[in-house]
Parts: sequence; structure tokens; C-alpha cells
Amino acid sequence: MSLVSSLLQQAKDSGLRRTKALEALFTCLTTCDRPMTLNEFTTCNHLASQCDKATVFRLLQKLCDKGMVRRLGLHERAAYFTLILPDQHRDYLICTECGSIEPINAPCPVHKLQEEIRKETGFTNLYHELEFFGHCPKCSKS
Amino acid sequence: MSLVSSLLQQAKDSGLRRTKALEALFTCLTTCDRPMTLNEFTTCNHLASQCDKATVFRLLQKLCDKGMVRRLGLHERAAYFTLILPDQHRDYLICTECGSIEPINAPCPVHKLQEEIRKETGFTNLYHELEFFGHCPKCSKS
DNA sequence: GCTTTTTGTGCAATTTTTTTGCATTAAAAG
DNA sequence: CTTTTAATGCAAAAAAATTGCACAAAAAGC
Ligand SMILES: [Mn+2]
Ligand SMILES: [Mn+2]
Ligand SMILES: [Zn+2]
Ligand SMILES: [Zn+2]
Repeated sequence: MSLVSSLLQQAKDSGLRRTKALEALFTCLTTCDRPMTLNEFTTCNHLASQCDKATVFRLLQKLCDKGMVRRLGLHERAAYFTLILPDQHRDYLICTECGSIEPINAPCPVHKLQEEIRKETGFTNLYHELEFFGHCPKCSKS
Repeated sequence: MSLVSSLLQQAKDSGLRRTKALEALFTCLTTCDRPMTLNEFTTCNHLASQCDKATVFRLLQKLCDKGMVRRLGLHERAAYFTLILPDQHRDYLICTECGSIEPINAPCPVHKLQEEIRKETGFTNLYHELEFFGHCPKCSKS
């Protein structure tokens, strides 16, 4: 069973319908596999001419609600969206000059603090977003 | 010498002029002392009727360039801005239901990783943004 | 002080991004 | 197949970010 199929199943289980647009969006999310803006999604070949921007917007919104997609604020004017895969947690390294976005391989160092926060504050559904910003070697030179 | 005065001096040293608008903005940034959106700034008593929104926008932009203000993407549609004080590093805890934003007191656990990233990637001007999101106790109940 | 030069400001307009209304279509349920 | 309910396209609106330009204010030079 392909990843897209299992995502469609997971979506269905949480109340969404199996539509052409959703399948195309999952294909895009899994094959492009990087945070993208709404505009990038709608102009990506996987989605272009498959469905309208408003549809992509509403699907991303629903998938965020279901916890299948994460919305990231990466210092660009537009919001970024990325698939949440089980056993995958990603922090990012972003060049504020050229805009490159790279996931970080090293293990995330904040889970312990997150647990402390959960206990001390009583917050539920806790998660975090960690991004490093700077100038990449290429942009540092020029 | 007040904090506002020293900020004005610091701004002047890096090329900005000492204007009424800048002083009002620094007063706002220091007394309100929390991340705020452009709209919040312009409607705050410290700035309202003191200057135009475009002016605040351009000042915040310049202060970001000078490294005196930080732009935060806190999952709202609008960007947040907050003063960078020396010896002050803040991570945030945000309720995605009611929108409350609280700085975290615990020491930040990512500096070590940041150093590793600097060495391994060659990034310069490195900094990070760490936010925890969840439902606060109040919002968890309802 | 006064004059020149440079930067900042207000206001309106524009651009970009996000969001919604509504008539229609497609999916799921019966 | 029929009914019910959710999803979609299209266009329009709302919200946020950004800019152009004439004028005002600050700093620099005298
Ligand atoms: Mn992390
Ligand atoms: Mn931190
Ligand atoms: Zn770069
Ligand atoms: Zn709350």
C-alpha cells in the first residue's frame, strides 16, 4: 500500500472524503517533501489544473485540524505547509538571504523541556516549532 | 539614562535619526514588552496618533535589519515583532485556541545544537526561534 | 544662527496573501 | 437509484504587507 493510499485512508478515517483533489495534494506533499506555500502548491505540477487554489487552501486547513499537516511560519510573508509523518519530527535551517530551507538531521534537543512545560503549565496537545536562521556559506560570501 | 534613551542612541549609532516616531515606538516596545503585530502597534496608545502605520512598518523593518528587533512567525496570519534586549533570549509558549503568548523562563536548550550547526554548515549570523504550541488549561477544558 | 543635504513621514494606492459566499458537483450512505 | 452531506470552482472580499511620492524634519556644513 502506497504512502498516498494510506494517507487517504487516514484522512477518510478522520472524516474527509476520498477526492481527486485530496489525492493530488497528498501526492504533492509526499513527492515534493518540503514545506511549501499555498502558491507553490497550486503551481506545482501535481496540483496545477487538478483543482482550484481555494480547494487546496481548504484541504490544507482541514489537514491541519486533523493533525496531518503542519503550518510553519518561516519568516516569509506566506505560510508554509508540510506533511506530518509518523516518527518524523523536523526542525529547519533557513537562509534568510536566499530562502533555502533544509531539515536538520541532528536529534531534536527540546523534548525534555517540552515535557517539563506540559507538566508545569498543564498545556495539552503540545508540540513545538524550532527553526535556525542565518546566512548560508554561499550567501555569507557575497 | 532610560532604556528608551539608550535604544535611541543605539539606533542613531547605526544610522537612524532620532525622531518622534522612533521614540514612541521604543516606548511602546519597552513598556508593552511582548510580541505585537503591526496593527497592535499602530493602535497602541503609545503610537496611535503619533505616527502612521506605514512609518511604524518602515521603522520595524529598519530595526530588524539593525538587529534591534526580531520578527516572529507565531502562527497568526500577521507577523509579530519584539525588541531584542542584550542578555535576553526568549522562547515562547502559545495557546492556539485563545492566542495567549507567554515567554518561557527555563533556560533555552538549543544553544549547543546551534553551535554544532554553525560548525558543520558554515552558516553565519545564526539565531533560532523556538515556540511551543498547544491548548492552555483554560482552553483545554472547553 | 542659517543653508544644504539626506533621511523620515503621511497619505493613498497597490500588491500579495488569506479567506469566504454561493451555486454546482461529487462522494458516501441508505 | 435516491437522498444526504461534504467538496469544489469561481469570483469576490478581507486582511496584511508594501510602495510611490510630495512634503517635513533631522543632521551636517558653514
Ligand atoms: Mn524540534
Ligand atoms: Mn531558544
Ligand atoms: Zn543562502
Ligand atoms: Zn488558551
